[in-house]
Amino acid sequence: MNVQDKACQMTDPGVVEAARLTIAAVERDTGLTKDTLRVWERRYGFPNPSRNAFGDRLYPIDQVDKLRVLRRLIDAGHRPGKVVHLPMPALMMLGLQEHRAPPATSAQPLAAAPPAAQVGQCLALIRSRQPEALRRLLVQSLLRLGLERFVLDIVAPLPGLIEEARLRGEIDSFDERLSIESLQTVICSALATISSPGVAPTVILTTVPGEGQGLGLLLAESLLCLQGCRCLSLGVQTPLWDTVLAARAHHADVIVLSFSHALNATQVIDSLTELRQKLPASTRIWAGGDSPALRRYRLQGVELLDGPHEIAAHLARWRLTTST
Amino acid sequence: MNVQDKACQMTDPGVVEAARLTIAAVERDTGLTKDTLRVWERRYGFPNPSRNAFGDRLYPIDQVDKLRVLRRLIDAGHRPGKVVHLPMPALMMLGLQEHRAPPATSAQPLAAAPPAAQVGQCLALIRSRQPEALRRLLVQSLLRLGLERFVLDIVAPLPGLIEEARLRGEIDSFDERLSIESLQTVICSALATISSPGVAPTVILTTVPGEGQGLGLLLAESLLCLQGCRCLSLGVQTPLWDTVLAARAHHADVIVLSFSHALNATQVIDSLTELRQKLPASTRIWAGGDSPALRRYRLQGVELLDGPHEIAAHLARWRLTTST
DNA sequence: ACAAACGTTTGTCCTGGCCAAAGTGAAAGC
DNA sequence: GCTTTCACTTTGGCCAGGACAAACGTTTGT
Repeated sequence: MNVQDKACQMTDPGVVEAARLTIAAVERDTGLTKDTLRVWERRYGFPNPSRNAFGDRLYPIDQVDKLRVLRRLIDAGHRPGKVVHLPMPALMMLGLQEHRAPPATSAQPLAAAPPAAQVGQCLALIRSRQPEALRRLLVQSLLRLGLERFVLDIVAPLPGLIEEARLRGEIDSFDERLSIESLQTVICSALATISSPGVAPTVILTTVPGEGQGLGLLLAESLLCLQGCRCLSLGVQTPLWDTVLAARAHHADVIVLSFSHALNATQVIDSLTELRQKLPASTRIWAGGDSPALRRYRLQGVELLDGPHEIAAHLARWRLTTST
Repeated sequence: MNVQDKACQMTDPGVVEAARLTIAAVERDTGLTKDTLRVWERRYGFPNPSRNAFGDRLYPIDQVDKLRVLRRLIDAGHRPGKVVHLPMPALMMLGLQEHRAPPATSAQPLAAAPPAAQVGQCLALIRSRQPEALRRLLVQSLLRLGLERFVLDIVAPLPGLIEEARLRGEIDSFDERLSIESLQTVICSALATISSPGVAPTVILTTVPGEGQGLGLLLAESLLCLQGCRCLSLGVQTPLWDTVLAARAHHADVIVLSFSHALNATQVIDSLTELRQKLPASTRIWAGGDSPALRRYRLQGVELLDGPHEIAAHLARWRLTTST
């Protein structure tokens, strides 16, 4: 690999079709390791990168796009051999099916209320690229509904809907980032206003290395704080060992972890297993988030938070069982 | 690799010395790629992992600790061949020297005020593990000093001092995470209270993939917002392409990027070069943060923000040159 | 004193092979 | 008929050892 590979991408600043990525860039962008990319090429003939003068692979941008879609499908349970050769439209269709199916299977007894009107308004503002107006609407909703209802009714459903809009091509992926960031800021500011420090249980919130999505943590933190928990957030991507040490030092009762699609199934299971082994049995682990792996494989000693509305119930149960 | 590797780590929950990590875990924990780890072993004889029944490497925990220290020294400009064989104490000494040297070279004309008393108090609270008290002190300082002085005098110097305390072994690495998280929350809540939306310039704030430290961005965002900029934060680890598209869609005048030690020199330079190529020449790039790479290699078309106190000056210069 | 040429160091990529773990489907047992 | 078991297939992570460009440092020449 050399600098020329990158330089040649932008012979003309307007032409982006010619862009080709090195294997390292594809690994970053798709989350598929170099090893996997090479082995797929060997076995399935896809991806089918060209080579530069030194024999290094150069992936066309449209193949990288397909790889991204493939990864999501595989995380959702599809098998590589079955889907690599399907054309993009077929893949997209499969992806959208997945997205609609789950809500039907896991019934949400009480939280299945019709989406608040504000949710639709938020989506409209995201689509029309008005970040300031979105921020205003969020702050206003927060003040009107109170933190708990705001979090459960407005914030919780939004990420899924935003993602779906992106999958349908209605918004770009940076629009998604911008709006998620707005959600985080608003919750974070609300959190800071909860002045009374909680007491029990002591809850540590974090994500494992590789999991960069922190919105779920903020969501959980706000709900737990409202219920009088002592919340300590370590931020995202905490090395497992740090989580263990923090739990020990602060006598944590519960560790809350959040998992998005960012990690593949193996990583989710591995880190949860490792954490469970390293933590004392008296420390509960609550794992939440959208990751399909959480639902597909249930782990002993790890409790599933199937949506933010379940947090209150889990907490009540904990308080019941430990009030000796 | 198989599950047994992990299971055997915890034959006794109290004994942590026996822990051995797989090559994938070491890559995560140290930031050194698998390829680098293997090539160091081949060339220098260090690290020197044992093998499991299948021939997979298993790294003892103390070697992993040394690898972490080595990585920081190499990022700071040392060469692997020169430092791999030094014993830990010598490495630590080198590390602390680095940390003290830079302030002497880059003179800070006006911001070199004696550290505020609150900074010392904050450090004391971190050392004594009182997250709630720390949070209280920060909020109180913010209210007393106002956002600008709070950010420049309290928040800006703290990460460096906290890190130094960790290097000296006074605090643990999760204490560092906890306190950085507190700083972020407090700034974030202050940011949300700046209601008047900025107008110009339009600034996009983000970090490149691999760079997970977001405190610098919040710091910059608060200072820029105070000066009436229109700030759009994409959060951390934005794919380069998304940054480019966002800049285009929102007609960004400036992109602010923050770089910590997380990335190695190559990654810093590569991503900045690539971004510069993909963005129109009229879009400024301001790069800040502690990464040694930023100072060692200056890039054309990328302006160095050498500390938060320089932000105001850069902004003033931009406004001067573009007021046609 | 400074610049150019040369040798050394370093990390990333390559090929091709091996193997455990997870998934799949058919046969056997209740 | 339905579940359990067992052999087979798929999948991806790891390994070895080689190649080579770019970065770095040193020496030579003007």
